[in-house]
Amino acid sequence: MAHDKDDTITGRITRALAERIIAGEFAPGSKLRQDHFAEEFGASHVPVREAFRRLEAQGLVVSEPRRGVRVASFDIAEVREVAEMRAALEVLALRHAAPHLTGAILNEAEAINRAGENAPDVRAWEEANRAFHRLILAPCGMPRLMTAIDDLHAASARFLFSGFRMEWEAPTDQDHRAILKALRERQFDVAAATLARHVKWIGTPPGTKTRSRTAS
Amino acid sequence: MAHDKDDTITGRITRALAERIIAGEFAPGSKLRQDHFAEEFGASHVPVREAFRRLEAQGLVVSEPRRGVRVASFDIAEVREVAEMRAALEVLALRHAAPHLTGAILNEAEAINRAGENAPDVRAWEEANRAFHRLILAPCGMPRLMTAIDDLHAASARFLFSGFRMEWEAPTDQDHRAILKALRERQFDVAAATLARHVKWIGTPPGTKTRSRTAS
DNA sequence: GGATTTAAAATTATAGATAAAATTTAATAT
DNA sequence: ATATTAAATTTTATCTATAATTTTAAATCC
Repeated sequence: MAHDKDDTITGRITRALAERIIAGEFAPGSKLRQDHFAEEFGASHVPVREAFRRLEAQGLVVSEPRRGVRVASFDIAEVREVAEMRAALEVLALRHAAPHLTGAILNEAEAINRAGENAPDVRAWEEANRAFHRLILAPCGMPRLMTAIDDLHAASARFLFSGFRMEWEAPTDQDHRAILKALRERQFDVAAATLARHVKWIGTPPGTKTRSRTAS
Repeated sequence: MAHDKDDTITGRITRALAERIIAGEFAPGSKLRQDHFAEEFGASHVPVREAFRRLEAQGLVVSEPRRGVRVASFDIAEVREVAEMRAALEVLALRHAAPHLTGAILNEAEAINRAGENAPDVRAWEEANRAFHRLILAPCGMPRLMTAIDDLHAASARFLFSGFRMEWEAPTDQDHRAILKALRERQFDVAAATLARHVKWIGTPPGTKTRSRTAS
């Protein structure tokens, strides 16, 4: 029953590095040296290399053959790309999850949403946000889709923590409320449309931040 | 210049194994032993392990810690999942690519489509099919989206070669024609809807194969 | 003084070897 | 004969060491 926590050294290094990259500890484009992390984690370079390959697949680092790996750089175009991919895939997931959403799940989602509104910092808010999305999408029963969405969430979080979008408010939680309301009323099309708009909002420039809430 | 072909041993092993898994050489669920392939490719097991990690990210193998990797098993549910993800992402790509599609590109797509119709076997047809999709989607200028679509194409091809769907006909190339026609007339919504239906068709049971062409 | 070539240092990629874990096989007891 | 336990073998995961490549630095030449 306990899901494999991937207790291997490669797994631990992968998780630790992913978290630090998302948190913005390394500048985009900076080199990641395998020997350095091998020493830091008290391991050899082999598991570090395997961790690099996993991070590469997640899009967190880019690897040039024989030149090592660098932290993936992301410009505004890539942020919007990730947002659009998320919108497309989360809508798909919601369409399949909606029929299986029970009242209990929606209540739990509402509680998570409240926690997000009271979050003291961006970090806590992002965690609540991710939990909210995951909770209402997971019942779709499509594992490959869920991992793809998870990877895109990580990329989004990286942007969120980068300070690119500085004035962090919690207004998107209003979108969450609207989504929950639509789901309770079995208005799946409305819920999907709101979710799409909500997800794409993260890639919009700060100045137009209200547009996405007024436009249909 | 131009040596981003990943000339590393890890890259070669990854491509070779991916091709063989897609071709159905290994039974789904069968174990892949690293020492075996290390010997076969005349390499050590380290690059084999790195290749495994890449294949894992592509969804071609699954890895249980300390138990090795197995060829990913796919049931009909997973095939449909991949088809729906492809539909969602390819529609997104087409929407961004459409404005940049020139007449020359569409002519080339038509030539590829003809080649697909004259393909002697499933293998050649799939290659033409993949080239067709890639050609009209690549101008979207979203690299992350394109690699995601490529991975899903690989999973689809695996199903196609598995003999699950045996009676292979080339009727989907009619869909290709319809897509090209709509693109030439700048009817992007029609093109997107046709593409979505076309991609999802691969996951439908054989008996209902005509449904997707008659339904709107 | 600036640019080009050469040498040195750092880093990646691979190989061979070792330890730990799991699966298989064998043996014993019921 | 079947089930349970224990030994043996196979396989994975990791480490240390070596070879090859790239980057950095210096030195020489124009």
